[in-house]
Amino acid sequence: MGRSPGCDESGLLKKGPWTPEEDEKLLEFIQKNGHGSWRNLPRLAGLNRCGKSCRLRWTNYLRPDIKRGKFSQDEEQTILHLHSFLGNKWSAIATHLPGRTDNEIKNFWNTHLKKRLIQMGFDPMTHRPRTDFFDALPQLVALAALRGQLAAACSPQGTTLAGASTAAASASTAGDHQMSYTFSEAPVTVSDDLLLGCGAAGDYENYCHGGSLPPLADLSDAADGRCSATASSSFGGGVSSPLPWPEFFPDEDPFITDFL
DNA sequence: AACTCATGCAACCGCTTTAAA
DNA sequence: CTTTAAAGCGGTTGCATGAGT
Repeated sequence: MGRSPGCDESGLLKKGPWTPEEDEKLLEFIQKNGHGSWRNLPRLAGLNRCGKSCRLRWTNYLRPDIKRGKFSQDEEQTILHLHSFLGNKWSAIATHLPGRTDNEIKNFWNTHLKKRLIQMGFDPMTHRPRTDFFDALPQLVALAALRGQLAAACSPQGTTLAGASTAAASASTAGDHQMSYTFSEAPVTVSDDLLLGCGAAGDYENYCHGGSLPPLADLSDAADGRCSATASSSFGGGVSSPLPWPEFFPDEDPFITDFL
């Protein structure tokens, strides 16, 4: 496969931020004619830009269906959830968030979500607790604190630890080969097509059986007296455990037992 | 008020994928 | 089937802005 020629090998085309006049030209042209061939568009629209730049400007900024403003909590949960098995497939993730562009989601991930996962001691790529001790230390400390707080705050009758999530997560495989995940109020439907198309089908089983973390939430949420939170440490069906993510912190693990 | 640092976002770069010749 | 152009995608950069000192 040959690489496409550079966008501006002559060095004559304009780069950098778009002016309102350029936006107007591009918008007007596309509204009248559609974008057709991006390569020819700049010439036809009277823009001194390369087609690639025009396409990017249109898809990330000028498109009329773009949603602006802060990401809602539901959108945030959806991104986290989809990223846990799709990885950095921003365009695939974007298809589940109407009005959001892949670029916007990518930026949001890199500037907000990734940092929060790291701060909480999770590996942002696997969404699992980091395995090397020193990197995972913040999380272990947080878990230890959480355990103590919960022991103090929860009522005596059989408490099921809420894990680090306040969201209720449920997964079910239906006959139509679709998975439905529910976080807060936002149901997310992921079709087999998407999973297979992204090569994630192998991870699917792992995901459904607790191989991935529940959606991200502030650990402090779980300890503020809401012991009735419905999140379970296992996606498979609410198995009670004194520890969140028992697959990572088995009760019998001498190190963990000793640590706690 | 001036400066520095951190953050967020738009845009670019280069690689991969797709489709047409 | 091979080659090539075009489009798509993800990583990265650089600028604008705001917060802190």
